[in-house]
Amino acid sequence: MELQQIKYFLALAQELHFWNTAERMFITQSALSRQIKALEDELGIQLFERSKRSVKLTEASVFLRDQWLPLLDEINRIHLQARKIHEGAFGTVRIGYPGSIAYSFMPRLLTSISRTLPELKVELVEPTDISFEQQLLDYQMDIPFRRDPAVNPSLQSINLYSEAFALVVPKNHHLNEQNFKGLHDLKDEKFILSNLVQTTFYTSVLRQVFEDNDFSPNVFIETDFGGMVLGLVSKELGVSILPYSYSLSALPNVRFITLPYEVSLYVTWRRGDKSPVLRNILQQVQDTASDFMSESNW
Amino acid sequence: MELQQIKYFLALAQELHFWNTAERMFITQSALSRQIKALEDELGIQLFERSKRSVKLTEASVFLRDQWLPLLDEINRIHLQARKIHEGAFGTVRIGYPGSIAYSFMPRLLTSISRTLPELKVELVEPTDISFEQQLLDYQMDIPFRRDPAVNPSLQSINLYSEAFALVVPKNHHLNEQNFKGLHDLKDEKFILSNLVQTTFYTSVLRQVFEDNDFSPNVFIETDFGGMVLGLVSKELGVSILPYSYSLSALPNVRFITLPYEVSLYVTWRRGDKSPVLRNILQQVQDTASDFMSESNW
DNA sequence: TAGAATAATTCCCTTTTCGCATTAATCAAG
DNA sequence: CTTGATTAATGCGAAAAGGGAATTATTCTA
Repeated sequence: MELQQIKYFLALAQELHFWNTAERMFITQSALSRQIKALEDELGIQLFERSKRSVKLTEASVFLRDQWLPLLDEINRIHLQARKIHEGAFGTVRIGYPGSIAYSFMPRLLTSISRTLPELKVELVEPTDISFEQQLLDYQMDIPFRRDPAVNPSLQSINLYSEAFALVVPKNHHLNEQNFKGLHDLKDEKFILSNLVQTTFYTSVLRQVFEDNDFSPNVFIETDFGGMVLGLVSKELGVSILPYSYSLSALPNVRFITLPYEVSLYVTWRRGDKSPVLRNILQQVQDTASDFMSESNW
Repeated sequence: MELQQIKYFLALAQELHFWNTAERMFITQSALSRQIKALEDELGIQLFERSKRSVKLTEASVFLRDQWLPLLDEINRIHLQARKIHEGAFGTVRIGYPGSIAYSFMPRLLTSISRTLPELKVELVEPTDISFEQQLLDYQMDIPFRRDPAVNPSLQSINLYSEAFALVVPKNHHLNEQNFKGLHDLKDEKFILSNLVQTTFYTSVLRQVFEDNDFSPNVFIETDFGGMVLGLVSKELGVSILPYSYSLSALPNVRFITLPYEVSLYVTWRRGDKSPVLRNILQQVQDTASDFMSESNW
């Protein structure tokens, strides 16, 4: 029993006429006649009551028609779905990311993914105390974004972009790109920062900034939410240090002053992972990253 | 895409080894290799990651395996079911019957059917005012049992058996097979009968009995339920006339006296009805009827 | 009664599939 | 590093299946 025979059967069950059906199936009447007979023999079921003048369905063939027709649709549906998986347009990808890109790079990436691969399900994995490398190797995560590359040799990373940190002050602040000499001028300013005791690479750079300038910042408000930081700075409640990319948020009342510190963003995946979804997502990531860099003129 | 290819794929997806799979499918490794390749080409999907040392499933092929496997089972199930329909072992048959056989022939027939064709659904069609021939032609009924054969030429009937009517009296009644001369002796007896004004052939014979004997029976109790009639006669509440086959019910306190009147039982069907269920049921009907006749010694 | 319609059958050719042998690539062991 | 074992792909000829044209046989219609 082959699918082609079933297709012939269904066509004949609809037309109830060997010649017309044969024509429709692009074969001759004799070929059709023999295929149907072969199917009947194999199934051990009479499918049609033929006379020289008419072709009728039997009870069994009415049943088979009603059962097989949706089955062929199903096979088709499965094929299409499998193609989508093959093309990486369907499936699930779990993305891990640091808080510092939650309002800059990530929204861009997610927009790009949802436009290009609308049937792809994206799960955003919140940071846990399990190392991201372990999560990746355990298939609990597929592509983490990190501030440093993976060490494990069975993982592979690329640097997406680097960007400077910037001092963020209100527009009416006495410091600007021209008169800015160093952070030590800000010893007595109120700072709005994320929690510096976090163990992320991002905060370790921040801590380094203050160590290099020999003072501990007077942290007035503590928040990881970059958008919130900007809002508070624009309301003149303090100053902050953020990746320069936040300047794209275009809040009117803040000024960004570039600092001589940089952070990079790396994307990591399992080396040799052939997943079509991964292939597509990495493409999207790199496209988005290069757009992101070219739009900013750092 | 043919079912055989899918079967090859599923076997390979399980074994993940071309040689072993080829052996299991009774073909050579080369044939298998090319069939898989042909399937991949047609689907436009890579199904296996091959190296010279290993064969691995891809994401798409894992999906196809999981989808196709139950589908093949389904195809098998459909085939088996269709065979049952072809063999007349599965389906529905609507049987119409007169009240007079409800407690003699019908139980036997239904027992026989449920034993021989357990998956067959039997619907018992109650008599309505629509003519049985019409119901039959309208496919509201498949095989009616009647006391007379069909007239319509597109229907076909056969006589299953004929049986005598019998006078039914309590054991202590003064009449018996020897001293019984005629019904006119029963002018003043109380009768337990079905409603004589019904238009069935069965009751028309009953009416004829009394016409021939020039009296109207004194109907004390009226019921169509033969078992009830027998019970009442055995309790000496009256006498009755029933088909002789009721004597098989073996109620101890009743005596059957054969009368010179007969009724036949006919079964009718649509001429040229090729339904496998009908074929089987008619076989059962005739077997049951001949058993029924040989067990009684009328 | 002749002719039209139509499914089955026959004969023959083309295409597909298969098996055998070989090739090429990879891995393991010495 | 070399050799041998393993194993999927490939080339080629043979076998099988599928398909086409013509014919046959039957049934219905005019």
